[in-house]
Amino acid sequence: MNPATAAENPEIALTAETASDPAPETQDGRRLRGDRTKRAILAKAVDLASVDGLEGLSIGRLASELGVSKSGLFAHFGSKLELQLETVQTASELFEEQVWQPVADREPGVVQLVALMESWLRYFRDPDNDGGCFFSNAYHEFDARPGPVRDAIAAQKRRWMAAIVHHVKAASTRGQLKAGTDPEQLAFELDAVGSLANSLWQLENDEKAFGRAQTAIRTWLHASATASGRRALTAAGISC
Amino acid sequence: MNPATAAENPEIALTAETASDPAPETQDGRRLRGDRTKRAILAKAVDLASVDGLEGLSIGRLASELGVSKSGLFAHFGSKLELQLETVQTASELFEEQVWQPVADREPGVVQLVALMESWLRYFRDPDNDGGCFFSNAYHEFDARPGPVRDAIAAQKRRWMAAIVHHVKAASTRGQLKAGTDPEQLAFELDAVGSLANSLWQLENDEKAFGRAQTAIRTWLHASATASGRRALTAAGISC
DNA sequence: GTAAAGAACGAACGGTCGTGCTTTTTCTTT
DNA sequence: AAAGAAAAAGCACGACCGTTCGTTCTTTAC
Repeated sequence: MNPATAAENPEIALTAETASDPAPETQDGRRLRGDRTKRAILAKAVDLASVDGLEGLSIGRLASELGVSKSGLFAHFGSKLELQLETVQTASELFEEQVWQPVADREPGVVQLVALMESWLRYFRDPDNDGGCFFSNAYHEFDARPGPVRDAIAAQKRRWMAAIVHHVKAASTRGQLKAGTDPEQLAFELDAVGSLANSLWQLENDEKAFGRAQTAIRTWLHASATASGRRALTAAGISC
Repeated sequence: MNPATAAENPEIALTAETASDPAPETQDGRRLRGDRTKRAILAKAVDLASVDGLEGLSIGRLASELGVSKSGLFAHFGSKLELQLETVQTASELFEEQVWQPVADREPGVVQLVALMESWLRYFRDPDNDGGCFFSNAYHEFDARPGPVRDAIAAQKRRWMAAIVHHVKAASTRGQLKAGTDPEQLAFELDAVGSLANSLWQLENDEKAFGRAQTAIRTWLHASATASGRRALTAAGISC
């Protein structure tokens, strides 16, 4: 969806949909209408699932919230499993739009890494996402329930972690991080504080959690940065 | 339940039950039997809820897994809400038993802090807790659903965070941590890596996550420790 | 020895779940 | 204008949900 991002990080292309979309060239008004409602359904599904979970998401409630019939909605998916899988897919695309794209044009390396993490934090507190991060909920809901939904969610988590690792390595190859830095370890720690900030924000409306996460992210990166890395950070207005 | 722990950390006594238990001195065999089955019910409820969530926990399934009647089980609680609340309470007690008690006799300060975090990590991978940490699931399931269950769960999280902060401060007053150390910030970071380790373990059976969490915990504490703090750590066999 | 108390049970309630089948409405094609 | 395809609605189903009721059996109390 975003060429710059896709070129920089080919392994983390989150838009399987756009690639596999078979024939959007048809001018059929019926299918257009169907696609539009389906998109609306899935957007609402992400919303509801962020609050009640993917299992708590019920077809009847989803239909009545949208003012459509249960059977009409159901026909779009054929099964609840399929609805769940497409909801995960839709959430991925929204995630990419709201987290990835805003930082796609930042200077690659440590600056883009920090920007990505802070974009993530902003996504958490976006009032549109009232149920918090869709994936944070989904991870924990399905982490002990084997099946296609869990697989899809786990793949998403893997992509996210890989993206952070990729950015850490990009910073390293640019000579912005000290030699001893372990990319996977640093990515683990960055992901950890972000995830916890979301949790505390949802559970206690604790604004301070974002400050703590930001402090941790900036402190660690300044500590791991070389002189050139620190220069890039301060030049981008990212202080410690 | 554990006098040493209670004396050291009066504000984090997790056993409201034992204190509020009104009259266990009755030798009524009927109530004894009732208490025993109720305990068994709640233990199983924690198990099931760790996998399917507190909302996914259904009275019918719980009853059939235990080989008792749905109505007989239901009579112990009177409502599903009450069952959920008592399940949270039971999970708290199990958490204290499995995480707190094993480190209650460790040397207070930085050594006990590290021991607590690593006891927490062991609790995550305990095969008895096949669904992972009950609370990690519950936090995310209820973080967007106001109500008594969410309140009970949030209180538990607050106690846990307060406990970590308490130990950091205990280490500080013993001169084991550098002057600039922010207890709440450090507690935030420690909780973050532990929580993520549990997530990755559940989602991907990723053993390495525990290693990363342990590395982070030990590295940070060594980095924040004074000479005396480092001496205490190495004396306790906690290397970096 | 009889009455009260408590635990456990089976049956049933109204409601919602996911899921099929049939029909109606809407749009495109000829 | 007629025919046909796709979207949406209507209706009904079996299963399970939390919950209530009346009953049985065992244990304590008078």
